[in-house]
Amino acid sequence: MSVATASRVLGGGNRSVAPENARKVVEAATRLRYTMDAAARAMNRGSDAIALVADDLATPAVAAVVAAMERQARTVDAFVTVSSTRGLPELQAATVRTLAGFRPRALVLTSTRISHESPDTRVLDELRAFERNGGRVIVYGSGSVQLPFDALAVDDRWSARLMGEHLARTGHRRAIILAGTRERAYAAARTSGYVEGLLAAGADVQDIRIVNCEVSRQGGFDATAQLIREGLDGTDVLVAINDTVAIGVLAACRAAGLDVPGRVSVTGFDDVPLARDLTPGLTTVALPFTEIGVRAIELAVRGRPEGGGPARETFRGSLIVRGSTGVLRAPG
Amino acid sequence: MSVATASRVLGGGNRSVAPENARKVVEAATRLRYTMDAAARAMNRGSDAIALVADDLATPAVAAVVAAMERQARTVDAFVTVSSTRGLPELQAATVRTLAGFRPRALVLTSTRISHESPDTRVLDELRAFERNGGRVIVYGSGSVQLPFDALAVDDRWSARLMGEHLARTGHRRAIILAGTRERAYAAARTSGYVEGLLAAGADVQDIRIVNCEVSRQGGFDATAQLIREGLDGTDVLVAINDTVAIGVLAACRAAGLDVPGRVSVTGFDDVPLARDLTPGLTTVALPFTEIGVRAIELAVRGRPEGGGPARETFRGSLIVRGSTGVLRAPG
DNA sequence: GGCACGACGGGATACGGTTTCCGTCGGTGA
DNA sequence: TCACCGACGGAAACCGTATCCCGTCGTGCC
Repeated sequence: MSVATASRVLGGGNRSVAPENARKVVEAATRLRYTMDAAARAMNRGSDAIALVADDLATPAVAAVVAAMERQARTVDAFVTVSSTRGLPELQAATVRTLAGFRPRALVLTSTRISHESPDTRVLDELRAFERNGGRVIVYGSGSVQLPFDALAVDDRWSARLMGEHLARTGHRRAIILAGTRERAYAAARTSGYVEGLLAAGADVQDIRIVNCEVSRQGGFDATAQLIREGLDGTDVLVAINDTVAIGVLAACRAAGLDVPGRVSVTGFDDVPLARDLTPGLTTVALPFTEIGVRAIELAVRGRPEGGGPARETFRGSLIVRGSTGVLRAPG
Repeated sequence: MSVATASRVLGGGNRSVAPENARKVVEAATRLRYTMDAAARAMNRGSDAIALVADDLATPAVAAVVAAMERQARTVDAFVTVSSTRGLPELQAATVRTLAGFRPRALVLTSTRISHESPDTRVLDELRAFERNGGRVIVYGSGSVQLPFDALAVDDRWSARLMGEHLARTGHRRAIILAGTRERAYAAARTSGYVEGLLAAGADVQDIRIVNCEVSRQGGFDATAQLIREGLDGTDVLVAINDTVAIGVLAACRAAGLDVPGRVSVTGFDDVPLARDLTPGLTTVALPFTEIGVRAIELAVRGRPEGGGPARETFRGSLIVRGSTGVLRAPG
């Protein structure tokens, strides 16, 4: 048999091969435990890989999406590899560039540090270059809507508004929002969502205070400890930018002997797996990670759409009420 | 400039190039935004990738190791990609085979489902084939010592023994071990470690009971709920095979109104990030994940050792005592 | 029965690098 | 001054696969 024939039957081309020869090739391949060289294959027609670039694999939001992507990818003969970059723009750009060299079918980027406001365009340049060479690019995350790629956006503002409204409706009036830092793309969106919701359901803008903190358990802990030292006076609720921060808030309250939700309510965002196992259970907002992961693969696999701009899909969260928030006043 | 010259300066060979020419090449490369094609490069000399195959990226033990690997890999001009296989032998074998096609520098495998006892050799065959073609293979995990590859083993038995001894020394006599399922490589090792430790510090073998359960929060919850229904009578401590199960145990105790540690102590294994934030904080065993990740990369990068068998390194855990275990009797 | 067409096999080539081999050039010591 | 040596540049081969193109063979139609 010739190389060409073998390539046709193994590589799955459109050209037809005589059934007998095909059988012979397959048999020989299994006999020699032969596998196609993915590297060489990728050189001509691109590989079946879908590469995901994230900030940190340990964050639940990423892990959940990755799991869904893996599962979905199996159904379309693709496979997923993941790289993390700690959110550093330089590493992101380098990683995208390196991965692009392997000619994957698609590149999926998710980062909390990228938005239309961030002036760093290195990553975006790399992504554009990859797309120009025929690759598909999908971005997922809060700031992704403004980017010139297929985007899976989370409507953080809308989702946070749910929380704000719920809090105000259950009688919370004086809120402190632990808003994280500016570099997180979702920070501003969630914060304004919280505020909007609180106002819409009866709170007064003067009773809302916004405090920045590092986005980590320690950041939440430190900020809360500081607030407690300064005196929380009438504060009804500590609204954290995400669950990780909220966990720090809860720890600080516990350390200070502050009853939650008796003395103050606490809320998070993301619904990490362990949120229900905290004491009290954390009131939070759940995001449809599985759906997002599945959709990411679907977008990655389908060819580039003919006309029009990039695809844009928005996902919304849902409120999960647990024990960390009380009812201060009957809902009106 | 010739292609060869450019390759030498960009590819970083051992051949020397005139400094002036090197500068010219680099300058031209940046000017044209040129990047080497990783796929083509991998065809001849292998790529700089280090591929990690794990069961599930969301498990803290994996996430922590990956993070350390990523960081370490930067220091040696390698980069890490991760794939997950849900622990299914078929997927593992297919994934290893696919990844091997990209000719990575090394393949790191970690799985709770592989040990010398598991009769499934498909993955091992693939790994052997990869090694025969010049690749490096590193396995990490409980059952890895018996495998014919460089191994980073965790001494689960020794580490669990720490816990058993601590429990017996603090007066716990009647223990129920929630031992997970047989297919987990670490299950047997941890269980016997627990038992050994308890016995060594004064417990009686008749007072130790071993119960199997699914290795998940729900598995721990269900098993504990069942035990509580049957009556815990004199049980001093519920010893879980890992933190995830322990979290389920705690939840079941809470649901049944059983005070921890007043009525019964609870322990875990792994020291997941949120273990300290549970109420009460979870007494558990911490593993040196960072160290393991760093070492994995070091092994992956170094050439195959000359003589002798594969490298074998063992890591041991340390006891972390928190509020979920009480002192029933002054340590004697 | 002859011809046109379709199906299929095989050689050649492209892909984008690395590596080997050889030739040249400059410097140095006898 | 010449022979020798080391350093470096350039041409060419090669890696494994997909694809183009052409030749051949079989088949169906007129």
